[in-house]
Amino acid sequence: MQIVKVLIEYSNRTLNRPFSYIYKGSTKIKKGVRVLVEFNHREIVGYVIDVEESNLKIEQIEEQSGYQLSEIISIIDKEPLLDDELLTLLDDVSSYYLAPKISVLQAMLPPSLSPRKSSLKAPKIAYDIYFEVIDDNEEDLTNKQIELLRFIKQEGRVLKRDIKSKSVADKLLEAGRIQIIKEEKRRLKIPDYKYENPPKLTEDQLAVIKEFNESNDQVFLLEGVTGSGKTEVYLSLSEQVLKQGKSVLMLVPEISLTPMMVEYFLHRFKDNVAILHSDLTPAEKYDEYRKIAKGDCRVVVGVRSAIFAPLKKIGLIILDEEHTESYKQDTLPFYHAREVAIMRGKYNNAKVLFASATPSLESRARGQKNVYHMLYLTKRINNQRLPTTKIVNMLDYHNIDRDSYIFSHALREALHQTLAKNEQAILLINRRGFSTHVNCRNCGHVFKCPTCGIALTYHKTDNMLKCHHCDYVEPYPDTCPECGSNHLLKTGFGTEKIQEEVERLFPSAKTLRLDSDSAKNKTKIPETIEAFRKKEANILIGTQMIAKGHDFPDVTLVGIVLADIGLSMPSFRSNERAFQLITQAIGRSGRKEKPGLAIIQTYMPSHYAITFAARQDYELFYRKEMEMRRLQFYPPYSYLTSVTIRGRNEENVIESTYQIVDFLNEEFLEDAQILGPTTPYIPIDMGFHLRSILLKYRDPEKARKILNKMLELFGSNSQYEIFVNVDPYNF
DNA sequence: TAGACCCAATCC
DNA sequence: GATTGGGTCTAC
Repeated sequence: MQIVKVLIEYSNRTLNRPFSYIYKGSTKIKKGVRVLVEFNHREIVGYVIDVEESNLKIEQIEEQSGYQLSEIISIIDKEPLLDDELLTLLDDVSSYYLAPKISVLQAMLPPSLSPRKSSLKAPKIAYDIYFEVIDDNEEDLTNKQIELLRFIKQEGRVLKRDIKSKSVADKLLEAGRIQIIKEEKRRLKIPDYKYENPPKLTEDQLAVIKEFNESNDQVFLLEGVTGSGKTEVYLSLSEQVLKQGKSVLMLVPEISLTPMMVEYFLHRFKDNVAILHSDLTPAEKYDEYRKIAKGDCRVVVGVRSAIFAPLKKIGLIILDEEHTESYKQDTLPFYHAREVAIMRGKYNNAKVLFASATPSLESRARGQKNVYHMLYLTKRINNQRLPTTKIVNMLDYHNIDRDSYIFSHALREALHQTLAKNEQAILLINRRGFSTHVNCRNCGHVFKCPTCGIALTYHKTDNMLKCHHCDYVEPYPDTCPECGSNHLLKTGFGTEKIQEEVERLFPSAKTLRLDSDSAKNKTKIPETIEAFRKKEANILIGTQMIAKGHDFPDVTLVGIVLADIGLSMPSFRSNERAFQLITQAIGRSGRKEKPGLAIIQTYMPSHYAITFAARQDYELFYRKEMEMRRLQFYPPYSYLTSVTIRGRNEENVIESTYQIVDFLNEEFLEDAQILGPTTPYIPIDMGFHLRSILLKYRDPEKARKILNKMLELFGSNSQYEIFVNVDPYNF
């Protein structure tokens, strides 16, 4: 009899421990497979972490342990899901992020292999069925059979579904002339790209590659301005690594926005590339995953979760646009692909390359201290000029008039000229919807989301009020629900309002709008981008999704309608975010021979995030922002962890949070700043009340010990749940 | 996480 | 007296 220790599929803290089951069958259960078990009157999926042989009777075991054991219902997998490296990684990630192991497993594995009930309904392996000739003797065959036999022989192998006369094929099978071959199918269809000879590398690119190769350092940070040819460096380094018989892991931000990188890799490495991005279907993800695990592909291009791809012998891990926030998962297990990349790099003794035009402060600071090896690409590839930039102070009434309070004279004039020259413009407004706040003029009532407590945004397209955090919507009312007054005031503006304003001021211009509302279905994003590239419109209006990576040769004007939006957010990262966004947006203006112009409208014209972004001066911004972080003891000068308490009863949540704060204060003494309890920006989540605590500290080892102790002490309370987010983004 | 269980409120 | 709803408890 086997006693099996199982992690169950719920990632709740109180259940984050092994449960024991017995198995009387003759099969030997392996560690690392999934099993179906009954748990609290229900069938769920568990993950086996340990198996013991036992000669004791069930009654004896139950007496020893003090609970009744039930039997495993069935074994799901034949082989363990993870290899040794990924098992080590599982431990490292769950201990670094103080996350339940099962949550890490669920993040690591594709839906079809995930230890959760829904995986049983997820897609299975699909096969292609072929016919192949084993005996070409034509004796005793009918003419039709001979015809088919010769056809199959000529083709080598023929897909079963391509054969019309099924009965003829059956006869050939019977006669032992042909056989059936089953082959795993790849459901992701990849265009058949032609191999393109690599372009000649510039001196700068060669120098970077040389420095990378000659160094024995493990982690590198490449700071390369937009258009400096980072991609070619990635491709060239990847090629080297493949030649050494090793494999390459290439991470990119949300791929639907940057399909270019995938194409470059496909052009260069063709069938050797597997793709793991967020809008593959579960079936496609499963196929790509298996292809990688079997060693059929040695290059993986993918988003955040691809950092867990089952690649063997990794020689190089690259994170493009390493500052991008999508590398941080904002649900359990809250991991950051950058940290995981370093863990995998160490295990494989592989080099890790982070790259960005605007590196995260954390990474850049590690570069400063030579924890990462800094590399630079400072020149744009065709010596393209940077656009001219102009900051417009919207507080100065000379710059605006009553025609439009949104567009300054300068921006309107620039738009006029751009349209007159038949060139294109991009208008960035990092906020969707029409108006950001609606309130009652009579009684002051503010329309808020009942589940999140944040202000609702008015959307004119469908005349609805929407919550931008959850999916709550309600029709826009005529009267105030509090006092019945019909004086409702809409303030603040977003992309919809900008589009309306542009159409009012420039009736002849054709506009396109791109934000997550207009791009409800995913094909809409590339479609809109393509339409704009083909000049089906003169002006593209959108949120940050238009600022990144795209290359529009005819865009000569970028207007940032309100640069301050990000700056007023309550986060220590808001300056950094604003700087990155403005820098990227400006980079869209002017290509090749046409000089570009960028106009930045702001109420804070002397804010350094804006002035340095306007000058495209990352290094100066970095120095200034580092100074701010030092003064406020924020990363990279400290480490952060947030602890969020979530429960039904608000009183109880507050009380418990105070207890936890007291505990943390006692444990840390002077070694951490403990902020809180605070009410988060989004105070209620699906009927659960939230309070949070922010820890700022210097010693991550000590913090981990204390936080573990905290979870032991408070983590199994059924009144509330504790969420720990190590290195959080939104504080 | 989600069913079971318990108790109180509510209905006819 | 039966049914419904909310809160709490527990899991091998």
